[in-house]
Amino acid sequence: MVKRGIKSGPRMADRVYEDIRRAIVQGELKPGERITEEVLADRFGASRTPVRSAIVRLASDGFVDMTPHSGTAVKSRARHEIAEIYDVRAMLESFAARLAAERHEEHHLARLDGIQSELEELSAAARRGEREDAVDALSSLNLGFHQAILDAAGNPTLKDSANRLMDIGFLINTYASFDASEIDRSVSDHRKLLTAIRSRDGAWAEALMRAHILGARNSLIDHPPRH
Amino acid sequence: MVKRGIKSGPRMADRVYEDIRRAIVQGELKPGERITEEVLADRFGASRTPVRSAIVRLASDGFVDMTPHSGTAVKSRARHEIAEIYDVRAMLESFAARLAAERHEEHHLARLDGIQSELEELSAAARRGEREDAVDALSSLNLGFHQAILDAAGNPTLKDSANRLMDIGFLINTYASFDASEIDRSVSDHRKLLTAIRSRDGAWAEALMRAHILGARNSLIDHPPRH
DNA sequence: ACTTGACCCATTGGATACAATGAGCGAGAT
DNA sequence: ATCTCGCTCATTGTATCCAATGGGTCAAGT
Repeated sequence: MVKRGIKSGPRMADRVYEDIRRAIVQGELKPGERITEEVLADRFGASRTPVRSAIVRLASDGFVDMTPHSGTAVKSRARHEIAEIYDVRAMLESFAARLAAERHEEHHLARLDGIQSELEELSAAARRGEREDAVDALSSLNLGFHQAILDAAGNPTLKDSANRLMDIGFLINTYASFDASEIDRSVSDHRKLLTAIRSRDGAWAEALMRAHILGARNSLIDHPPRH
Repeated sequence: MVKRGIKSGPRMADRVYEDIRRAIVQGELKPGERITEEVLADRFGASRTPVRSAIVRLASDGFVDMTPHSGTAVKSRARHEIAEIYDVRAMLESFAARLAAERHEEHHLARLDGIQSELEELSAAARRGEREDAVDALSSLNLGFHQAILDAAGNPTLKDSANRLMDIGFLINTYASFDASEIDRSVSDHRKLLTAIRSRDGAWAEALMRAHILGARNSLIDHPPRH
């Protein structure tokens, strides 16, 4: 082989994993699309070995389906599967919200406040002018908010389980939150949630988070993204 | 290469994955123990390639820690991490119990009944004579019972998330349920749970399952297994 | 025309050779 | 004696070669 990609610092397999993952999440690789190891290897300037390693991990994470000698395809999910994922997320994250309310430290709150104010500003800006750039940023801030709550809950296993599901549903989320009213609802949900957590009201936080996620779930079912 | 293991049917990587997994779960490979690819390759009569593939999956599943150029080690978990895992399991499976109660079909109930009667017989037998053989069987039946409830809940994502955690905690479970009073408690919990599910009382089933798992969690914390 | 079977090829699965890296060890200096 | 620097070596990371498999195609028979 001639040359590896750009830099040789991190492991090639990791870079390939991240890249494929991102490609899937961003919709560059569509559900059902077949991916062959050789093509990916060429695309990333690597050999098949690290690509293989990456694919194995992606399969374990539920992003692709690997069938023995036939090939690998981006996993496609039926509507009801998406709904199921949201149901489980609702359980996990509402639990996290309760724990966060009950156990959070001051710095967790500070981080949540920071993210929330960015979220407020950005959504206000998005409602007016440059919405195009804002969607990605909002999506990422939204993710950050949920992460922060999971951190505040102080249960790494819980965070891990929830993240697995969040990652899988991320693509959907991105498109769904394109809707302006959805953005407003989400930001306002977060605001209430933050209040509940700040006042250490576990039950309230739990209920709000459940409603927040199930709300997203239902609006997603009513207005499915293009597929 | 000389010869591959015994049979050539399933993929070598899969067999290696299962074998290592089993070795870890059964305590043959102890937490913290380092495993090198070459040693495993020799042990299974395979080359490093499938072993590597298996290890990547095991790492993704949380059974081992893979550090870049330093090696792979069986993941060791602190006591509080085990407790965290049980907390999350309690959430997921109590949710599953509720869904199972509300939505189960007849055949789910039949399966549960079947497992439960086996469980009753075996625990009675264990209380008397041949306990040695019974422990593994009880453990496996117990697993089957929880699986059956997850199936009855009808949410594959939920089943998946719960399974991930159950697998990780399986080793602990095996040793913990060695205690006779634990076995009795567990069987009696199951009996009540089954009643709740049969009567389609979701809230009751949820509460029972939560108590069941948190009970196991607490007795595990009080009587930690050898490590 | 439809079914069936054999063959070919694309693609993955596994083995081995080679490169890179991080850890441990020992020699030398202070 | 201790600390540091560099070297060696065990082990992983990557590349490439060969084997195996399964699907698709094309042709022949009914």
